[in-house]
Amino acid sequence: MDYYFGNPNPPNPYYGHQYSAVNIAPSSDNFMVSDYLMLDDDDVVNVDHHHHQDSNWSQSTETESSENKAGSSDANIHGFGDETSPNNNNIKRKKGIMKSTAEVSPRRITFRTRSQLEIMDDGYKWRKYGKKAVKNSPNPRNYYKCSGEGCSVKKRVERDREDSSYVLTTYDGVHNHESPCTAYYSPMSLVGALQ
DNA sequence: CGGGTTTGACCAGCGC
DNA sequence: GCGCTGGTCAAACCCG
Repeated sequence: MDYYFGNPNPPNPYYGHQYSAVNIAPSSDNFMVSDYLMLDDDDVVNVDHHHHQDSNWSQSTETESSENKAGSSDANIHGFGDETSPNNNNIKRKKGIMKSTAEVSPRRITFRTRSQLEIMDDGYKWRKYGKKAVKNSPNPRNYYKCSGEGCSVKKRVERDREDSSYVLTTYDGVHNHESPCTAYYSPMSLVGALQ
């Protein structure tokens, strides 16, 4: 991992701008930049509006999402009926399950990434809180929460049941803070560094 | 000692 | 109602 400048994994599009380094990162045998984007909400539009600087990301998003329609039916995420939003004040907290009474528009995006590594640094700090065996899949699913203060973004990481060389990473929610990497890789910080 | 990980238990939803 | 499954909790554990 240390031969990468920045992150080798597909970026969280909500913060895609700091990941421009990804697109110039050398490819390697153990990683191939995002192959699929799978989603079950209309998040692509929101994503693009969220950040204007991730043109590189937007391009790949379009091709991948169209490809996704043909290939993701089985690999698609399921069991994500419950939804949460970090900004939703009407969340009912039940034991183990977050419920919302309001119509929310959570940001949920799944990447299908070819990688030998399951743990991929996307610039955020994640704390693992669970691991479950998934039915019809030999590979367990890992659950992570963002360690950011007050940030309830979650992600799920599991290997593609059909092709274990792919990793499915599902981001769930929107970060309420910047990536710790932003300070190093954002254009503004570069400007500052050059002065 | 603080923060992250592991892992068994618990809970809700769903189908039968 | 019951069993299965997915998602989360939290105590115990690990590690720097």
